[in-house]
Amino acid sequence: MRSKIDQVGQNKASFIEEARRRQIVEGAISTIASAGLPQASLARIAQDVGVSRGVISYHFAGKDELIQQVVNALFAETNRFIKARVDRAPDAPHRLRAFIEASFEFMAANRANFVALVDIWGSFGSPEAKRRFNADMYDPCRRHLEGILRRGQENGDFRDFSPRTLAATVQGAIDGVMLQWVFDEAAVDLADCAAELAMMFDMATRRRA
Amino acid sequence: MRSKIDQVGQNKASFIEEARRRQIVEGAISTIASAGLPQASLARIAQDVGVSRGVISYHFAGKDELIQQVVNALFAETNRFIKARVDRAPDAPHRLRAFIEASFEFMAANRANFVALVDIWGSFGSPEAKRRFNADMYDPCRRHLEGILRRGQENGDFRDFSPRTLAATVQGAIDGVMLQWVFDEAAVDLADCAAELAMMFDMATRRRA
Amino acid sequence: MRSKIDQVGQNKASFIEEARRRQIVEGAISTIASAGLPQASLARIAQDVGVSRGVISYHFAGKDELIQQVVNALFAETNRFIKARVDRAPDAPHRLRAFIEASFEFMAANRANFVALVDIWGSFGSPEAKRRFNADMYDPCRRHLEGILRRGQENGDFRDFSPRTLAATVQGAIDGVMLQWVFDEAAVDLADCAAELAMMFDMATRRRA
Amino acid sequence: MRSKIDQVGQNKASFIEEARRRQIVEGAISTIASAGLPQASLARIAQDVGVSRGVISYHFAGKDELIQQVVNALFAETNRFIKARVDRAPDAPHRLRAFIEASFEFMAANRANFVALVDIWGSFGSPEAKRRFNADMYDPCRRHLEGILRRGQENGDFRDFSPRTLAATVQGAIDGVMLQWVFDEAAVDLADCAAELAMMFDMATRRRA
DNA sequence: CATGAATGAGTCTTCATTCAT
DNA sequence: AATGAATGAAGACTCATTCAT
Repeated sequence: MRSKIDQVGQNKASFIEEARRRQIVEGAISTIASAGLPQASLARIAQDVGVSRGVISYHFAGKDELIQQVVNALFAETNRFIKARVDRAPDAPHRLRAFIEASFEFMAANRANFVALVDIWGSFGSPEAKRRFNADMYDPCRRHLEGILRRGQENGDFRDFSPRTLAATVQGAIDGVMLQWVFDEAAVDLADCAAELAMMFDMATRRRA
Repeated sequence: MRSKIDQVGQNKASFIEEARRRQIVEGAISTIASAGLPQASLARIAQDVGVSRGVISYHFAGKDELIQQVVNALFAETNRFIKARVDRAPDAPHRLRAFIEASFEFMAANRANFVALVDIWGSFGSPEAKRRFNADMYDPCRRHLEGILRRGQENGDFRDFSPRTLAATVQGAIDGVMLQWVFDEAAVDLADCAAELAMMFDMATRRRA
Repeated sequence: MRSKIDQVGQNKASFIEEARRRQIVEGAISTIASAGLPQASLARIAQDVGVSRGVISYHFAGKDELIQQVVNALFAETNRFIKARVDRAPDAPHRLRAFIEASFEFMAANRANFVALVDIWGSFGSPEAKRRFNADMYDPCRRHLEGILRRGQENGDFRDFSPRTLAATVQGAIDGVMLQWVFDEAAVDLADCAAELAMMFDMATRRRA
Repeated sequence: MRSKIDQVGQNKASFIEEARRRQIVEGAISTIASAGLPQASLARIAQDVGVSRGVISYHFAGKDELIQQVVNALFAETNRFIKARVDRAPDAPHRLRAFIEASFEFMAANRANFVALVDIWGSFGSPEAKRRFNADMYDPCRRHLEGILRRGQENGDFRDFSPRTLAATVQGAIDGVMLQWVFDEAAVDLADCAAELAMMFDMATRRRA
């Protein structure tokens, strides 16, 4: 009985804590997306969330940790969506296509996430910080793609190529189109680009008959 | 007589002025690339260039103008290099290939430029500023590509597709790979990616026999 | 019956209350001694004591009152020890010696108390606050010494001097040596200093034969 | 000619810089003395000096450096005064007396310095910082005294004792009396204490006839 | 009694910019 | 043309204190 009370108490505390953190992280994404990272001061984020200035410092060790959590949230959400789509596909070619299509679909539905992401891309001071971001965030994406491509080669669906290089290329093509779309929503047609890229990478990977 | 002296004086002044501006712009690129935009204060740039704090404010209206000049310099230099290569190619397919290969070649030879560029990418506060950057800097690149593609279609070298969408896709693929390479030089093999993309876009654009 | 219960309740409450206050005061001394007063936030003290942040505010009107209680505890404990030693001495010269020796003995056994005290010494903002601290805490010490010295003069054990000045001098010598020892335990030999001061003040107060 | 101009330029620059630093350091001493270290924010110091908030940050790396410079100034000025007096004395006993008397004389003439010093005494967070302060500031004082005492022993003017311990005792007695006087100017008679201590240490060090 | 989330005032610090020399 | 001292706004962060649970 006692353990139950304690548990409830702890869960409640954790729950409130987690809810606040999520709320602040989402508010930060929204503020960054609408005002730009340089203008997204803790004061402004707090104001947008509707809490006092000190709350953020209370829940996060500092601005660095908040941004880190934003990045984590951004990638986690995207990856979860893509993975679900990819896992539903029957074979490697379809999985590759699902990866590309899901990426663009998620973009279209979550513009603020990517606007914020582009701002954060350029905010890492040192080369070392850039490297760490790449290792923590981009490597898993590339490895996911690499796995799809490699298994496709093993099954004989794909021709011979460097899975590593093609993974970087697929991810790069998606990100690069996204970048232009972030700068101006009207500059590129997301659906057309998705279709074009899906077709191109399909052609480029399939074994010649 | 007097006007001549004045002219000489002005020309000399203009020359010195221009030289100083170029020197500062190049120093800014170098500082941004090595320390990151957030750490690249005017004081630090001035220190790296080896001039006093006030010189930058003397030659530029403000930090915004300096960054704008940096962006201009970055794109101008890149575009000049690519254009020279493209113009030497005999037909549309070769011009497209030249565009891609020249892009990667220039990257490899001017890493600091692109590290700085990625930092600046994320520094535009408002959506409006992002849009303007896109219109001023990216649109010309896409239009250049679009022209190559459209003429290729007119000549019958290329199949039917949306030149606009494919231009965005080509540029996107180049930028996206560049981004990963900026984060970590060792993360991607630039030459392999260049070859892969050149081949893919060649296949994707050519008219089916 | 009821009153009895209430009384018991109150006594128990008072007892718990007092225990908590003592616990917090002692925790504060320890935290101040190890981290320094500037770093000894209520949050940190609470953490070191092992209670929640709000408990201190619950039991003390504010940080000022807590520090005041710390000062009280510091002086009370020290004075109790010294007084017990002094009262055991047979005559004025022995009482003076006992005062000095007990002071150093208590120091050696309660280092944290004095490290904390030195930090608090310097934390009184206004001249008025300094004066009040002196009146409340140092005056009693000097008066204790003054009484010893004056009675020694009345008994003919001591030569003629200003008891007030000598009291300040004795207390000063003790505190000044303590200060150096607080800064660096290895900087001074407490026992040697105690012996030296005891001897010196003995010589300086005794009536010339 | 050119070198002269340059030299003048540099000297002037250095001179202005040094003057400002001195001005700020003296302002800081005055503010600390009147308001207490905890209330002596950079904003308040700047206001008292009559300059803008940013000037202090411009001339000092941070508050820590400012306080360090205050400490340096405090000790340098005091030591210079004492040393001049001591050096004029003919032999060791007179030098010891000069040390004590000069200390008290300087105190009386520079109250703010010592009020500030007592506040700073307690502001060193970690034991390590306290140790460093002791090593940098107090050790030279004690070594000065130690030298006087040791040479007095070698000349046969002083009896046998530990110069190190007696140095700590002399310095301690001076500081401890000073402390009480800092808390309340009326609490101790500086001149009387000086005379008493000078006499006592004279008696305590002299060789018995 | 106790908790800890929330507050907002206050502090240090950085920085673009101005201006007298 | 260049300097660098000075400014003041804006930022992140700390902390004593309050209060609903």
